Amino acid sequence: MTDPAKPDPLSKRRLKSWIRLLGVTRAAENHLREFLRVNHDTTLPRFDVMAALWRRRDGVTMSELSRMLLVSNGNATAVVDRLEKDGLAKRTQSATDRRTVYVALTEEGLRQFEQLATDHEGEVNKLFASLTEDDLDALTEILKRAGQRGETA
Amino acid sequence: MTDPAKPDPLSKRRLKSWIRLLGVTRAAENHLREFLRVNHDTTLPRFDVMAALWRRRDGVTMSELSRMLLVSNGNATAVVDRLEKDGLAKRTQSATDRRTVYVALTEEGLRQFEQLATDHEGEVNKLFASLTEDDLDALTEILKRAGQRGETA
DNA sequence: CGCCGTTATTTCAAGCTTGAAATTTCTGAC
DNA sequence: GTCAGAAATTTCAAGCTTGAAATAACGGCG
Repeated sequence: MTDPAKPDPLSKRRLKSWIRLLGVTRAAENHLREFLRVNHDTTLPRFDVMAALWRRRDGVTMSELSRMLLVSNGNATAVVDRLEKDGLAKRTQSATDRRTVYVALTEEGLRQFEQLATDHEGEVNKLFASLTEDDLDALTEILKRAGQRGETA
Repeated sequence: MTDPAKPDPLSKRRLKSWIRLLGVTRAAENHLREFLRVNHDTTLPRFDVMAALWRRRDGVTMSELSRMLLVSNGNATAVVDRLEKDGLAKRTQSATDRRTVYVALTEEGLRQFEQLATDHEGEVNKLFASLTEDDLDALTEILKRAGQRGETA
């Protein structure tokens, strides 16, 4: 435990860095949202879910999905509902545990995501074009450290 | 313009860094949301709006507010509506331009935010306790560069 | 003055998100 | 085997968020 009577001199700077981090992230998200809407008529949450389903093509449970995306169970349910209604994702009951459900992209979902992903990567690349290889190294290092303890309470 | 035929070798790494950035930000937001809910019975968007109103105590228009927070006008209207209903914020019509509205914290809003802010800063400080002064310098530098061009389309 | 394009805000529908409660199923202790 | 507790998912209400359309007011140009 740190001494509560001794205020951390870095506290204000950490706050400022956090605000800046939030600003950059929000700006990038807004840009990507607009990009997905205009060029692919889809949304960020749908893209995120599809990306997770793509990464785990062999099947994911709803719980794993929400853990991967850091969103609530109810949220995952809602987005998957909409994807399923549009024929892009499909639920399958587990054979061994009747509580769990596996979600996966359909053929069409797969096809659509693969087109999306390339464009999305290109846009991210443009967005962060000003970051050099050294920047990326340093950023990764710092973010790894930042994410280590604290958030994952 | 970069040659579209020559794929950027850093593209994949930028994407990975972006995903990590998003992960750290989301985790921190989730943690702070929980913190505000449990300890202060409020939400992140309300806190963000109150913080903006605090920073600009002399008055902000709705447009400035949404620009500061990087959210839509409709969003700002909705959150301010709720704060106003709870007596924490107040709208005032401009005397010179009947279209514009100034928003400000009420006495109670001010008081409440000042209590919130200290705790919030402490929590952020804990959350990013693993970042040293050098880390903060480097991070700020990189984020400044990243935010420079691209997002602010 | 009167019109036109712009600006500030609100309204609205649809989708997103949370957190808590409800439902169903599983598991382990007995 | 039974039952209490844990786990996976869904449901639901309330709040958040967007983007587009509506409303109202400004400002300049003729």
